[in-house]
This record gives sequence, C-alpha cells and structure tokens, in this order.
Amino acid sequence: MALGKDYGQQDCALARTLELVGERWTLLIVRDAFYGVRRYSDFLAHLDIPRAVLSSRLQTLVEAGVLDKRRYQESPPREEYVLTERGVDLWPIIRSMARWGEKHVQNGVACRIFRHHGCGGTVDPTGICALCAALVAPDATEVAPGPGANLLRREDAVTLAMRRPHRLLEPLLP
Amino acid sequence: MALGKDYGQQDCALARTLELVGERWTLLIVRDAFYGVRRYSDFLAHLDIPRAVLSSRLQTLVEAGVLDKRRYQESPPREEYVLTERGVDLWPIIRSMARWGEKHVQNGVACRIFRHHGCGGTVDPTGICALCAALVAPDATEVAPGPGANLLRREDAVTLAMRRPHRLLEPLLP
DNA sequence: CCGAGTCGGTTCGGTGAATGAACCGATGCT
DNA sequence: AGCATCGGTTCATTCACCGAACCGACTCGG
Repeated sequence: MALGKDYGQQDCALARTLELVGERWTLLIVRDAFYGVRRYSDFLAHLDIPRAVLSSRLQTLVEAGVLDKRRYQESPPREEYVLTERGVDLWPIIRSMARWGEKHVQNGVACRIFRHHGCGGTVDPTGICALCAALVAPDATEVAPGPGANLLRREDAVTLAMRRPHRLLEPLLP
Repeated sequence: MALGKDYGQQDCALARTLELVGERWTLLIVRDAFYGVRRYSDFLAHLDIPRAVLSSRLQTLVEAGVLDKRRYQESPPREEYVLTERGVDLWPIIRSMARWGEKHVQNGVACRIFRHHGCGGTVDPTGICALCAALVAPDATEVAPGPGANLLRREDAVTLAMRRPHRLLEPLLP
C-alpha cells in the first residue's frame, strides 16, 4: 500500500503485515530477492522503479528484518540485500498471490513454473510436491520459465539471467 | 498499493494480482467480506476508511469480479457486496499474510483462530485441518476470537458481531 | 404533513507520497 | 586525465489519499 501506511486499530495480524509489505513495490522487490536479485542496480534495472522509492523500500525492509544489507566488497564499496529467515517466510504470500493471478487474470497460463529440486516433481499451488508430497521450502524450489514467459519482452541483463532455470535465493549474477 | 496502480511489463501473475489487491485498504475490505461484512456502512464503521476511498475500492473490486453488488431490498434501495467465487479464491492470500503477521509481528499471538466446521479440528497455517487432514475451504471455516483478540478496543457494532464465533462468508448482521 | 434519522454514496480543498530526471561522491579502468 | 559504474540523494511536479461537508431517496414518529 502506500500513503500513511498505518491501519490504526485494525484487526491485528493482517493489518500489521500490510503495513510492511502492503506498500507499492515492496512485494515485487521481495519476489526479485527470491529469484536471486541482490544488488541495488539490479533491482533498479528489473523493476523500473524510481530510485528514491527503491532506496526507501530497501531501508524499510532492512529495518523490519526482512532483508539483510551487507557489504560484499570494500573498494569500491558494494552492498547486497539478502532475504533473512523472516523474509523467506514471506514465500507463501508471494506464491499464493502469483497463483491467484495465474488462475484469474492469465487464464491459467503461468510464466514461471516451480519444481522440487532433486526430486523433480512440480510444486502445486499449495506448495506441495506432486511427486513426493512434501512441503517444498523455497531453497529447495527450482524456478524455470513457463508457457507464458515470453509475454514480457524485457531484455535487461537481470531478465535474461532469470530465464535460466535456477534455485530460489541463489544469487542470479556473479 | 496506491499511486498509478500498474506495474508495467512486470513479471506476470504477481504484478497483475498486485494491481488489483495491492492498493491500500483493498485486502482489508476483502478480509471483512470473508468475515461476513456486506454493507457499505458496515465496512465504513469497521475500517475507519474515507468514504470516497471505500466507494472507489468497492467499485474496482466489483469490476474485477471479486465482489458482486446486489440490491437486497428496494425501497429504500439497499445494496450489499458479496464475494464471488473469484473473490473466495483470495482466501489463501489473506490467510498467509495473517499468518506471517502472527508469527513475526505478534510473536505468535493470534487474535483469531480457525476451526474446521463440523469436524472441529483447528486449521493449521497451510489451511489443513489438524484433525481430519483435509484442506479446509473458507465456507467450512469457523472463526472465533483468539488469545490476542482483546488487543483492539473497538466497540462498533461490526466489531462486536465479529466476536461471536461464526462461519466465514455468512452475513454478520441481519 | 413536518422533522429527524439512515443508507449509500459524491464533492471538495489540503496534504503528502510517488515519480522521473538530474546530480553527486567514491572508486576503477584505460 | 577522462570516462564509466555503483549506490545513492535532491528536487519539482503530479496525483492519490484524507476528512469533512453535502446530498438524494426513503422511512419512521408525532
């Protein structure tokens, strides 16, 4: 969500969650983090988000303990943003929203598909592996382009790197 | 979310979903609809939302096929907003967000608990009944106040009616 | 018949967040 | 020295949100 991000005496848990991830752009940033984006400039290139908004959201997410900001090299100083355990717990939210969009906006056409790493079974809407029936954690989830992937004609480096099947949370670029 | 609700060539399903339910207040309206709120004035009383914003959101949700606006009495004309099948499919999103807030913002204290109607088993975070292991649909879910319910000191009629255990989607007020 | 109340909105002025473009400092590359 | 990259900040403009007031259709009580 956006403006005045508090929901007052609103009903507990859902409202509290929305105060954090309900702001515009926030969930897309978190999704990219799952897909392996870690650097400011990569979020910027992939999301077409105003720089000031990206700075603000990253800072909010770090303060909320969803992302960890770490300097991965000195000289020149370079930062990266990585999901914390608390951030990884947001996966069911991302998953369920993507699922709803697939079903009701895209007529069932997925632009990404998820497989259980090692097992190879596809991961169903509830997050269960169709082959071994286990609940698949994000770091055991492999993402690959689905039938609807070509709907977007983006050609930036991040988009290209994302087309390559890879595991969630693994860094996309060196 | 708010401003300029489109996310351009952003990655398919999640972005499309956010364009609808990502606007400020929208998910809280949908949540109230699950809890049985149906009338304009009841949403207004329970959410402390500006009237103009409520009108706008309801209209958007109706246009998106998430809510159905129906006149339930002529003279005086009275309208009610009821979740469609497409709207009911949003339940996993609400559930997963509420779950995250419970765990990470409220330290595990739930202000509402959910039971499998008829069976009586509690519904776990993934939506499975702890007793019969079935995936519990919203209309088979009974909601009751949890340990953290008294955190909010609201006293409007809608809040009071909501304290009474009842099934999701059933009208809260006559 | 008059006045007050309810419901479901619309209208309007002020505020403040989002936007996009420009700028900036530290560093590396040639 | 000159140019490029990274990770931002600053700034003017735009536009959605906010809250209060207003409104039309109707009912109810006296």
